[in-house]
Amino acid sequence: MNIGQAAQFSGLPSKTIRYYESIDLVVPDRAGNGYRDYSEKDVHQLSFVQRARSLGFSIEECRLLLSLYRDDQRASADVKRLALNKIDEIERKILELQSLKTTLSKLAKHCQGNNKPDCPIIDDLAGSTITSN
Amino acid sequence: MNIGQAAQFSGLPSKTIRYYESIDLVVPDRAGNGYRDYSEKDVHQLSFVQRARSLGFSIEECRLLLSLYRDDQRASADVKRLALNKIDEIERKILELQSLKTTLSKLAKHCQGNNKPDCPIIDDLAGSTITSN
DNA sequence: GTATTTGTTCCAGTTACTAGAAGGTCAAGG
DNA sequence: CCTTGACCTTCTAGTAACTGGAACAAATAC
Repeated sequence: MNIGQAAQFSGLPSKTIRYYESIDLVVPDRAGNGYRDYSEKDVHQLSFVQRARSLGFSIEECRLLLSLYRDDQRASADVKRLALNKIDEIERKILELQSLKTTLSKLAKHCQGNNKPDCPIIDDLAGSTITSN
Repeated sequence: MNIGQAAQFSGLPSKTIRYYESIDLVVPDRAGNGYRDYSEKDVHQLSFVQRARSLGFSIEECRLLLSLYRDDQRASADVKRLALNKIDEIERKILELQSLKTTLSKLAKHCQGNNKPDCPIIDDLAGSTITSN
């Protein structure tokens, strides 16, 4: 099938699918007219990547996952390790964001938000310290 | 002072400071020998940006915050609005990450992680559905 | 007087696409 | 047969926010 169909089935924009080919992630055959010709297998792999990306895996991780996907003999431990690492990574990001949020909320709470120039947020950014919470 | 000193005081790498100049964020004077010459005010602004970046503000937001910082007549409401928007943004990211984590944890829990090829994580990525939690 | 550090510029690479231009192909309608 | 429009092709460049490295100049240390 053509790239447009592959795009519909996989849920990825054609542009992205072409990009994935350019980095050798999923490479289709070519039809006689030069058009990309996606097999069902190709489309499955595109969907696979789409899902993995939406779960936060990087392209390089997707490449690895794809090779495991293609390998009937893979050990599930290999895949599980990737998943667990990703979970750790996500947890770290969450903690970081929560700490950002706490700090910003504290600053915003102290800011009157009126039309006067006095602003604790700017003061904090400028290096002053906030005394109470 | 030279860029190295400015880097120490602001906590930013020299490379980054040069980059900030290249995008007209903080532009120092030049000394006779062509070296960048940072004033205290410049260094304060660099520190300001460093802190704002670490709080998750984008460069363009930093540019705006800097202009508010430089403007003695700004209204604190302007700054507060930025901060509140950023808090919302952070909250959305946290929710998204938590949902990713939940999904991945669920998948990992179902994966034995042994040397057998049977792997629910791959199955899910490939489009199969998981039935229980 | 040389060696080392610190500074300069400029170019390229990173991540994962996305936009747009210029042009080829194909199916349908008149 | 021709045109129209949808779809396809390639290529270049832009995004965000730096980071690394090369090649060379200036300042400092011994």
